[in-house]
Amino acid sequence: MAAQLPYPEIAQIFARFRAAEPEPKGELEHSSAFTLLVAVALSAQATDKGVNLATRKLFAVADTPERMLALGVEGVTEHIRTIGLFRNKAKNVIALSQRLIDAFGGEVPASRAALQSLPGVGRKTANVVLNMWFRIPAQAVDTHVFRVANRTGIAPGRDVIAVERAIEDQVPAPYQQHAHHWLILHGRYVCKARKPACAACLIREYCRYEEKNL
DNA sequence: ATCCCGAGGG
DNA sequence: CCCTCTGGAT
Repeated sequence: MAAQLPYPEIAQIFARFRAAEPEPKGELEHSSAFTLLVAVALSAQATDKGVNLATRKLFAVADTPERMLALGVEGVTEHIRTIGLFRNKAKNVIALSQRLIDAFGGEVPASRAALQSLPGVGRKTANVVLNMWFRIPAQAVDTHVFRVANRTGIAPGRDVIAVERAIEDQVPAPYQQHAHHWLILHGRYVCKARKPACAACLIREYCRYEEKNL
């Protein structure tokens, strides 16, 4: 592999993120590895606000694989109908619960391969669970991270795998654990898809996006 | 019309 | 690689 070009100000960028938010958290509500896994699996093409509304009702009656199975696909569907892609997701939540019981003793596994063997769990969801629950500095690249990494030039890449590797290669070790949430929160509230709030951006002086797009 | 903490199938 | 699933927000 050729040496990566270092982003010159990357340490300063993350120092600013950390100063503004020392312990960045995700915004998906959960109380266990299982409820986190389900919440993340439900979050595809949905706002986390909408996911939280649905999971509050769902987890009130089913916060374990066993209780989820007792609800059945129909029961899960009733609770998550307001989330996008709800039919597939309801099926996945039940199948995932069944497989957790059959193959993993009802526990959420701590490896990416095992997580990705669960129905409805892809690389991004697996990385989020590894990062948030197991404290492994895995880099989940969702729509926000992908956009921010490319726009700012922090970790450019044509696809999510390339961006994931770029973050691992470019972001200094002390910032790896929280890089995911810093980037995602920055993308959600400042470096937005439609109208990026460049005037309010903490790292504006390190970013060339605004001048290139005006 | 476009986007939201994507994944699976063809 | 492409397509489909899907409701709600902007």
